Amino acid sequence: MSIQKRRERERAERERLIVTAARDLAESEGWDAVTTRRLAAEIEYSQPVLYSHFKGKGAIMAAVAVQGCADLAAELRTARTAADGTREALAAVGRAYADFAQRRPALYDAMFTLTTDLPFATAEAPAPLKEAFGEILAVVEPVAAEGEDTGLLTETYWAGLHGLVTLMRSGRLPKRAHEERLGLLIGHFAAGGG
Amino acid sequence: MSIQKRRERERAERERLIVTAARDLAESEGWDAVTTRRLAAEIEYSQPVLYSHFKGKGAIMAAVAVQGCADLAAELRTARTAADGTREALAAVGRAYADFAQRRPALYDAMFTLTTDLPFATAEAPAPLKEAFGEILAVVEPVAAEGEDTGLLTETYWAGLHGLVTLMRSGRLPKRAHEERLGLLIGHFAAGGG
DNA sequence: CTTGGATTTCTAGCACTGCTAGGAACAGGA
DNA sequence: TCCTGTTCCTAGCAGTGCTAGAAATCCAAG
Repeated sequence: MSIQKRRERERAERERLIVTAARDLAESEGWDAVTTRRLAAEIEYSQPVLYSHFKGKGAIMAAVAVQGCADLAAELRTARTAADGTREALAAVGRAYADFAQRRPALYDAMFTLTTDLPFATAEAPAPLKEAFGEILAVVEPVAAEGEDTGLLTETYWAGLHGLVTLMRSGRLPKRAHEERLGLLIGHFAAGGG
Repeated sequence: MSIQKRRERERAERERLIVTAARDLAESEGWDAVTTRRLAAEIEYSQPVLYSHFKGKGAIMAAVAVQGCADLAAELRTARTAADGTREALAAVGRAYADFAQRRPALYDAMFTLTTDLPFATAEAPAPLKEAFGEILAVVEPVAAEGEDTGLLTETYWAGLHGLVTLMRSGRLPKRAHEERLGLLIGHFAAGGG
């Protein structure tokens, strides 16, 4: 059944096309511009085709988010391995994270701000997501104080980074002192808490 | 012209009614349920009346957010003044903040997550907003290390709290270890960063 | 080469959103 | 009682996510 295979291949290809189009459109014009009609026009098919691939718009965004996690994980890994010293690694990953959020805001939103039905803090979380978290964990672990739960500490550090970038991007924190705030966060986590 | 005054009074009353209805509806059914039609029905007027008071739905949400800031400021103040010791105050305010976010998620979203045209980090920010920030500042200042910018440190602490509550509420962080994470954040900020 | 049946894809439409133009109802002053 | 200016509502626009049912397409059998 070679025909069947070709069809499946074409379907998979089209599915990738949808996700890519959604990502590109979101990154260039924001998620508000990503409507099902617009997306359909972009891939040169009609709207209902989208629903034969995904349950709905949310599912498409989730697919974009998973892709984004893979990108983020790669960037964090690069930053981590390039740094020498535990404290430097913590700082490098933190800065890389914030940099990613600023450079690709739409992608970041899909991953971490917009509501999604993606399983996050469970075992069935997508692999790229776990990888990204693992990268942060890898730099937090060495700076953890005696008796601290490294997983929880990583989550807390992540939350700090997330708070900084989201509040800044929404205009709730002034952009100018971003570096200083980032430095403060990193400093306070590198120092260890009593 | 007493008639004029009565009319202004009635208008102001109706405006309060709109904001209250929006807040109540959002808190009981979420912001998605707050549509202009629903809101109009709630106050027993037609849709266009809303637009004679506010520029649009966003402006109504902004009004709700300002009210929310006042509420938050009051709760933070209570927590701060009830605590004795600098470190206890820092912890109490942090917990009160997180508690507020969990107890009144819709209000919190209007204030700190949904996009708004409210001026935040500028001089013309609404007074309740500055008050709420001031409450956090008041507990961060005493624990700041030598040479640390207390304003920036407050912003960073706030970001940490914000990150924790938003990631948890969106299901990205498991709910169960919330207290521990909060404790870690507080601990790392109370300790001072090197 | 033609036909039949299954699959894929599209057209058209639903119920909803925020928002607004233009006419109706109402008020107070003469 | 009429007139004028304000207030308010009805009706509608352009857009959203999503879907039912018709149309077009494709492959295999005759």
